[in-house]
Amino acid sequence: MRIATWNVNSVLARLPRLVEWLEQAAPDVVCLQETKVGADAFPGESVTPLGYEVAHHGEGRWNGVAILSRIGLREVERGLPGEPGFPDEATLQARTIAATCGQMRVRSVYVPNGRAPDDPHYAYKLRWLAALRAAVASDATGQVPFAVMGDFNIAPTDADVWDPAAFAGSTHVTPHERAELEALRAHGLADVVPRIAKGPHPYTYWDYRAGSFHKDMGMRIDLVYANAVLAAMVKDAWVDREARKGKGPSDHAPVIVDLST
DNA sequence: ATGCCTTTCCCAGAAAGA
Repeated sequence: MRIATWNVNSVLARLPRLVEWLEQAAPDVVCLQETKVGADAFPGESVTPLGYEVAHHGEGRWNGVAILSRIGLREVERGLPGEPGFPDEATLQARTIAATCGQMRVRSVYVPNGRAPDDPHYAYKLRWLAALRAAVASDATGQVPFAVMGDFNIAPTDADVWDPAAFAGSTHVTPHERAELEALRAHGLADVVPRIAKGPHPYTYWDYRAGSFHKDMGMRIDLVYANAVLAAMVKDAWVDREARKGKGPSDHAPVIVDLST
């Protein structure tokens, strides 16, 4: 069994690369983020020939999350109970979707960026993470294999950014954000850290500019958080850096996890 | 990097991303 997560930075712009990657990596379940298409505009006809069913939660220009599965897809849940909105409480953004695929429960998340620690978007990010934590609490301690995975927009430790000094005073590394991740782990979720393929750290994101990927100026912000049952099934985990190379890549690389059974 | 790319809106340049 192979599961994966990938922030594609527009499913339409990435469609040829996505199809090629699905054919080569052949994951059974994939969580996607930043589809950037409306609720009914996911190009499902491009992935159904590969055997995937699609559940999408989209809003149009920004955000958008999806789950692709070729082992069944049911009990789809969009959003979070008590989910905060932005810029006002009534404006909910498409940032999470959950589904049962085969014997496991999976949740795809695109955590708000935060923009800057003094920006209202940062407070929204923290409130959104609190709502996520409440939503996954029972799955985290349950006996059904469960993983919440996606773009968390938080680097768990200083080792997860290429230069901690460059992020002083920025989002993604603040104690409050990291405390939210720690709280998720305290609920019974384990950080499935990918093995290192190149350089000292398993980064998953590199800025498009300034040759960041070539210089391995990256961050590990795409995470797989697994409950105990699923964590015990993990055989291997790695970052598919090949998907970040070549023409027209996303700025994120997929994280792939192989499970026993 | 106070945005040096990229994508979306849609045809010009703003907004957003991390």
